[in-house]
Amino acid sequence: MNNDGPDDYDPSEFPPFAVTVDLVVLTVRPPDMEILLVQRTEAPHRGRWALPGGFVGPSQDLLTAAQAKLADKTGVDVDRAHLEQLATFGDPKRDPRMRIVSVAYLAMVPEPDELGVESAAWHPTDKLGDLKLAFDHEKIAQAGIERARAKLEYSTLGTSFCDETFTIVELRNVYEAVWGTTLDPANFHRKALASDGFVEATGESISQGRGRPAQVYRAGTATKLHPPISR
Amino acid sequence: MNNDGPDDYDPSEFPPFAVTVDLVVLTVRPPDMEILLVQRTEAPHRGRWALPGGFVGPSQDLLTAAQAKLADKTGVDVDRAHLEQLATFGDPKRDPRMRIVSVAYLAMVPEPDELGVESAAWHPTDKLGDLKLAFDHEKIAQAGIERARAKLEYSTLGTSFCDETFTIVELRNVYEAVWGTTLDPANFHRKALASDGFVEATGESISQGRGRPAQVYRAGTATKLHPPISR
DNA sequence: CTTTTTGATGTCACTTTGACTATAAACATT
DNA sequence: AATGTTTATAGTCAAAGTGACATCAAAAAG
Repeated sequence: MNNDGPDDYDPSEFPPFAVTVDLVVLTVRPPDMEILLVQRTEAPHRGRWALPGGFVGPSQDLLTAAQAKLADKTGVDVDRAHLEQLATFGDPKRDPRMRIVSVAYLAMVPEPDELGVESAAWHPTDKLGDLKLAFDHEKIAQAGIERARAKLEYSTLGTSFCDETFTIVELRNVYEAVWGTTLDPANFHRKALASDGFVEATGESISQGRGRPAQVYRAGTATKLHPPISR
Repeated sequence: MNNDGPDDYDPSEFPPFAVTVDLVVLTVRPPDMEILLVQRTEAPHRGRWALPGGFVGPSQDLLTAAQAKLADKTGVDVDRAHLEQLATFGDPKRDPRMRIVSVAYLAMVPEPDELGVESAAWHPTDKLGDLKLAFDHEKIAQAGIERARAKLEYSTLGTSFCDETFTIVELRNVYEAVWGTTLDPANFHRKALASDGFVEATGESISQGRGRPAQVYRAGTATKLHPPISR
């Protein structure tokens, strides 16, 4: 029998769940990929680093809740940042206090000038294991990191780590930081320009100190990479 | 401030959420891809077709809940079927009775001999629009279908629609049904065998009526396709 | 025993890839 | 100012992959 909800509103009829959103906010500071963490001020896991997050309001949409948290913790413009649902974690034992189901979101943002909150800080993702994150947050973070890595291959989302305009070298630095590899500069250049709608020339060029100045691009309109850029 | 849960157990302190799992169960009956639906016996949306699903128990893991529902509705062996989390749907208005957050799972199964439940039936996915599914289930179903289509390109999951052993032609029928396209038999054959660990010869061959008998394969150990099979 | 049907292999021009070389355009050093 | 150094971008080429199509193989049907 299909039963998608109780037929009345008696709260005793359904198990007491709480629903939260947790955010995996990633940015790139070459040569590192970094994740936004906040230090817990209360028990349990007081003092430990954790993903930013919080309760979903009684009449609040999940995405809206995630957007609010993102705007809250980073100064990032929510319209420009990429924010997508990642996965939902609901192990009955994941929070010692009560049954909490957490809907995790993945955000990919350019490095903001400053953070909105005292207790928040960026941490290199390759040091995550040392931090002993609160709850099951390391598992969530790893899922986000894996998703980001996979998405760079087949989608144009690499550009969401960049500012509004960027050079091909900056874009390559994103790929190298996220994948933890080095890529052939010439071949990457060729592929980035060949993938239709990936980047769009502005006509400007910028000199970053020594060497030939680089052409400046902005994100194109495509969302998928044809052909993909392989690791 | 990070607050991943209330510090005591007073139910009035957090909003009353219910959590359900809903299943997008897909199979292939060439030339169609089909989805498992159940007919609602109660209000709201009484009589309408809906995704199989139900409440998550107070101390039940999400995946366990999904597996239980899958075993319940189809006779499919849960260990052999592919079951993965799809996405979570939490629009405050998605259920008229109360706030219900639904964690959707995607299952890809071989066509079972018979279904475990009276009210359940397979429906071709290309007719979904006509059915006017209950709640937001059409949106969930479409998300599952899209996920399945994308996964065939880069993963070996096409084989989870097949029985334990299958021919290359049967595997191609899966691709054609899911993508709604036709593929060059010769080129598909070449690619399926070339993708390392995709299929594994059994040494057997089987004659399906007229024509040359086909070699029989089983699923290989790889999970990702290198190179991918493009639409 | 020839025809038809379907599975499997082969061919070939074209494209994409990875490794590498060459050129362009800036700054740094004499 | 001439030369070297550095970094961005363009070009080269062999190897691998792709799509369209032809050919061969092994069964049933007539």
